[in-house]
Amino acid sequence: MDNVTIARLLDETAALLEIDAADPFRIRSYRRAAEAVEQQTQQLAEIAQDPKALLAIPGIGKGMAANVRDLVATGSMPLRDELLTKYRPTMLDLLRLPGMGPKTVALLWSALEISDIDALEAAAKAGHLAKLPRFGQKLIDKIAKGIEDYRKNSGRFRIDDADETAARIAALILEFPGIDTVTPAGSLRRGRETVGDLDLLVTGPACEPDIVSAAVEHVAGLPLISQVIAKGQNKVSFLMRNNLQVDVRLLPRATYGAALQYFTGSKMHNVSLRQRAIKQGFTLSEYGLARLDDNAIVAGATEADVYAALGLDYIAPELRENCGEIEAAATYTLPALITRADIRGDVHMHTTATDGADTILAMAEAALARGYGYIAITDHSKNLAMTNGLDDARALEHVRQIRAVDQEMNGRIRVFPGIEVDILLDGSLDLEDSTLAEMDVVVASIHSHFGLPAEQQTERILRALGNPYLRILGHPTGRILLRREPYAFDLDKVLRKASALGVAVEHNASPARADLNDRNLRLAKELGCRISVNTDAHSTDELDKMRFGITQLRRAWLSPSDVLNTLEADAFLAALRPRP
DNA sequence: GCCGTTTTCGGCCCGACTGTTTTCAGTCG
Repeated sequence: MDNVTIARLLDETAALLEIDAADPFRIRSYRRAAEAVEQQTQQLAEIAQDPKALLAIPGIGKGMAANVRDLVATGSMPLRDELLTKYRPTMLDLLRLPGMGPKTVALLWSALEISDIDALEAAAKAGHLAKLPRFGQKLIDKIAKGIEDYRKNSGRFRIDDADETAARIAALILEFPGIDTVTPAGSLRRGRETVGDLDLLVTGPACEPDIVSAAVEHVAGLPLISQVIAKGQNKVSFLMRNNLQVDVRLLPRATYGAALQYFTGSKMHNVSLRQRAIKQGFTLSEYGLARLDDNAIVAGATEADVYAALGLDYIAPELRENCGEIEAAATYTLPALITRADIRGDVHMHTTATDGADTILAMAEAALARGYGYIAITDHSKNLAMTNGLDDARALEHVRQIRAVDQEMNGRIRVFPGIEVDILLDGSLDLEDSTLAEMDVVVASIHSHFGLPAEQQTERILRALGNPYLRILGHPTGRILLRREPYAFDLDKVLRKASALGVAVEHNASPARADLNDRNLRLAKELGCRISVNTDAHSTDELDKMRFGITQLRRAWLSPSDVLNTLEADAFLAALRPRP
């Protein structure tokens, strides 16, 4: 049983406990344990026998360690089995409907034996719901709408899509006079790969409490709104036509920092922070950090003020997942995180020679404009026929053209010849060694042969890693965004061998193609892998996706020294060569 | 169920909005 499954079962148990009206703190401990398990780089199934190893994980104590051992050994655990005799796992679907909480789900079950969405819909249509206490027509309508939306779109939104939507909404909000700042908060600001909804914080002179209502009306009347869900004194929640929910809060400047801190989350980070505040004699809310004895606000204008007043270094939003960042900030041991400015080159991109939209020269100019010192052009090889992949002859001609552009740039930016090769079933690369020898950067892609059994897939990749010309392994970590099924291969084995051979692993910066999550990136670092972050750009615009890749590296606590392409051109090329 | 520079027991974060209510429970973030 892998960590993701263990985490899911613990989380499911938490939800069932909630429906069972159990002690809220006990429920929280299950949720906290689930999150901790999901973040572990080590597979719990492998260390479950070692009692100390499990207890070393924050949030896992004696009871939870026993639960984990049971899950690994039997696939379930006593408490979960007991709850499943009283309730159904499909109730978790009900909890995802807006306005549906544990109390309502419990009521539906005890009164009408409703345990899934189909039954709920049928009961609503048959008029059974109206007989229940607290069920007015409005609530019943809300449930019907919720079911409809759930069926239409129950997924999360990719960070780049959410980012673009946020920018569009922000521009419209900023048209209102007296509004000067719109900041995305929530999981978008923390850089999660996907976001469930959008949190936008707004401030400016028009957001002072006595006059804010006019600005609230402006937001509630934005043209791209499909439906307003809630509207309060300083808050508007609405749905976009694509069903993305947006929460906008309009807040006075004096407490904007506290609000930003609060609404950036994560929830567990905030809980820990507020516990710390109480221990130090403060109470922390979205309105500021206040002294417990006289309610005087001591910090709130900026986030840095709030953290400083609690004796903490400033914590970057990407780190706020309650994974040790507060402890590190308290001891001044947070890492110096990598920034966009640290990246000196992007060495994975395509041109019109295969499936790219722009020429070699256009890509070089665009990279130069973004401040890079070097790029590598890595078009596809022949096995990816649908991309017009290059055979040996065309690949060699392409190298000549790339070198010509390199000359033309006259040292303003270096342009390295490269190729993105395909790995064949027997683990060989699909071009001749003599062709590969002409390339400075050889990226091997592992994204084909989806259907191969995991063991064979792993074997195929491990063999490819032995190719002396291979420089970078692309798509290395076994997870594709928004795809239910992960690639089937042994990630740990692949990373271990890549590390031993000195083959770099690539973190694909483009959210559309990205496959490394922060847990996997941490594992790569722990195993001593060299890591390269590249956009896999298919047009000049896509070079800007680099910032999303950087965000993911920051979430994994990576510093500039952990990443290869923070090096300047010559040093980068030298470092790319496999270890002797 | 977890956790401990006030601890092995007794704590465990905070406020707003909604809908159905005559003072509040439930949900949400």
